[in-house]
Amino acid sequence: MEGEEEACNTRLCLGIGCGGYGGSEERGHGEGKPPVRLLMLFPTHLDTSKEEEDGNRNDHGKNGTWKKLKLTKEQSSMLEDIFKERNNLTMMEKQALAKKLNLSPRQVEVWFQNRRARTKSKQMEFHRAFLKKQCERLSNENLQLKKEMQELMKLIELSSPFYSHELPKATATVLALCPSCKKIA
DNA sequence: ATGCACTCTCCGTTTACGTCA
DNA sequence: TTTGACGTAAACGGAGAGTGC
Repeated sequence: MEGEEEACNTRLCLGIGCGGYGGSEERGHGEGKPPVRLLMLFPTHLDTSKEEEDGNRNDHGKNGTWKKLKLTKEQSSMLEDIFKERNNLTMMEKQALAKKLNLSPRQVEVWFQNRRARTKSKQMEFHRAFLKKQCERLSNENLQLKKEMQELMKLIELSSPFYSHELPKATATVLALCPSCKKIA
């Protein structure tokens, strides 16, 4: 890892020479007590020796910027397959999956986080489109009903010349009131 | 009961990278 | 061939809920 002596501001970074916070086992419950739960918040670029071997781990490059990891097709498809079944994993499952995929548990965790966000945003998009369609449909229906009502009013006026002009007008006003906002549509 | 330390998830943002005009 | 805009996805950092001591 280049720039080992440079301070690393990555949250909870355990990397060699990094000036990060250190994991919970370091800062944890003191007196050698184990943490309440096993450490989950691994930094994404934890395993620095291995990443040089396989070139598949994230790393901080020169001047402190991190290099973006591109997951392989195999990694992505396996993550996708598992996500299809369950969109949330337990700590142990994450660790096992991370080991299997040669990633850090933190990377698996982040991937699931982002994947859930993508799913949610697609759902919202779908929902918006659905509501938009509904709105258009209701607007058209409303327009159509207004037309029908006007035609009916004409028919009433034509068919019964003795019919009061005041009543139908009042009825029309009531019918044109929006049921939710109580305003005349 | 209360406060503190910690874990975990979510969310918005940042950043690296690929694509395309 | 270069370059700038843009989209995508990995990663970050903070907030808040939950838990144990």
